[in-house]
Amino acid sequence: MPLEDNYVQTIYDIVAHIPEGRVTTYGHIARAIGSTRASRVVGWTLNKSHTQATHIPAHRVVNRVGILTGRHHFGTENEMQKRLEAEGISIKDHQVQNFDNLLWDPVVELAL
DNA sequence: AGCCTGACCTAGG
DNA sequence: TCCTAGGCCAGGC
Repeated sequence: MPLEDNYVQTIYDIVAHIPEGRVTTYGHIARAIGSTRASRVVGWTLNKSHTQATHIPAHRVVNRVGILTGRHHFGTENEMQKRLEAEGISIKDHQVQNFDNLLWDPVVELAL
């Protein structure tokens, strides 16, 4: 199923709703915008998120097993990890610990 | 004008 | 359960 025309804004909107100290995944966001297999596009969109006027907490988005695959896009190597740790999340070997309990599912939380 | 690639994931064999 | 193929969109070459 193809994405809506304004999917970029929708993605930013969802990411902006992730609470501090919680994380979600590219796949969950893709499902929330109605296209289960568009997770790759979600990553592409977040890559451009720094151009947005409003702050997008893209560091709260990790891959499906909790690994910080986007860490190379935050300026310095450990910037993403630092931001998450500042919110109380512990990370080991670039992977979020206690991932299952920290996962924030937009489909459930936003009742989509 | 294609072809390749990327912050990824699911479906089907 | 493991593995492959394919999907989804935009940009660079």
